[in-house]
Amino acid sequence: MNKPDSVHPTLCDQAHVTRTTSAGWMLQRLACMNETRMQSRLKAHGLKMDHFIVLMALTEKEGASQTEIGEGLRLAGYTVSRVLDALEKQGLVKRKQDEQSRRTHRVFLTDEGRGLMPSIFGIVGEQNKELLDKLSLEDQGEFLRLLTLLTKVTGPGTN
Amino acid sequence: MNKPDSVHPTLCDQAHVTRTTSAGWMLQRLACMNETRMQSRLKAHGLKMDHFIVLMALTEKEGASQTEIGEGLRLAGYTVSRVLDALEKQGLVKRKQDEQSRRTHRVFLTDEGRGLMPSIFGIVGEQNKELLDKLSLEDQGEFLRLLTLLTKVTGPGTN
DNA sequence: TATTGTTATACTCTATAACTATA
DNA sequence: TATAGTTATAGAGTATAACAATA
Repeated sequence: MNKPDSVHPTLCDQAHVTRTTSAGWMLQRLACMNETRMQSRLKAHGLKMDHFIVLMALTEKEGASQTEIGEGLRLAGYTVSRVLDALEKQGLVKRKQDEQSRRTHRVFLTDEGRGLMPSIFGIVGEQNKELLDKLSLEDQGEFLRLLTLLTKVTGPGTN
Repeated sequence: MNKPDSVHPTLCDQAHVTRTTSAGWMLQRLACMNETRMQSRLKAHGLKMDHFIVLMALTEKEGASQTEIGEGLRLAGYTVSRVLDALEKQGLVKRKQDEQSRRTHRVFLTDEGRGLMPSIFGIVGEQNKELLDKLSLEDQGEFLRLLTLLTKVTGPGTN
């Protein structure tokens, strides 16, 4: 009422352009769909996202302490505790006392956990294939290259 | 113990390769960092992510019904209800009865809500700038192009 | 009977911090 | 006193479905 009509369309256009050309917006959309899809894949193995990433971390670095796991994955200590409780109950990992210090636990995959990993890798492969499906092979490589650049230099801790 | 040592390194290597070359893994990492950053930007305006995307949707399509908002943003009906409660309490939007049907509400920005949008656009701009900062200008365009391809064809509903 | 929107409820996640046992 | 890990608890977010009012 107290503004000329011409003001409104501009705001609307700005919103449209912002949504349709914003890297962040598209990134979140894509990641959200990707996560939902991955969750349903993991569900078939009785795993949640947190379980999956902890298993991956342990496969890469067996005998990691809980603190190390948390730091690498940016998970809170209490989250690591609970995820390991669940994984231990499923017989996929086991905690052992560190030989040096009796307050740190070193975590290992069980044989069963190790036996599970190949199918987990399979899932990741399917997931990535599906994610990149819409792109030409060349563009797929390009997307990977850019993602690598964008995620590499990130934190102060090189990692 | 009951497996030869040579088996283990292979699994470990596979995990490492999987993590460092997986588009999905990097995508989730990047999106998570991006979301955290955006949340803290929005916090300065007393907004949460849901509030922000609903405001964007309304700016683009004032007078949308709650169902339409929910469909466009993939938010559950009860979420839309509650977000609108909050935004209405902040004086940023208002619900009006539809003229045709007395059970659908049409939602509009208030003048105050409209006044807020320019700074919201500003935030989005900063956010995207920061997100793409590590890439050359050319690569930034390339990343946008690929994201557009990846998010466009998605669902059965064209949208 | 189906739709729009609201509300109650339960469940999961996350965050804070208190706590135990070490060092 | 600081660290590793656990646990209790509160708060936020999400999901289910019951509900009121329309159509």
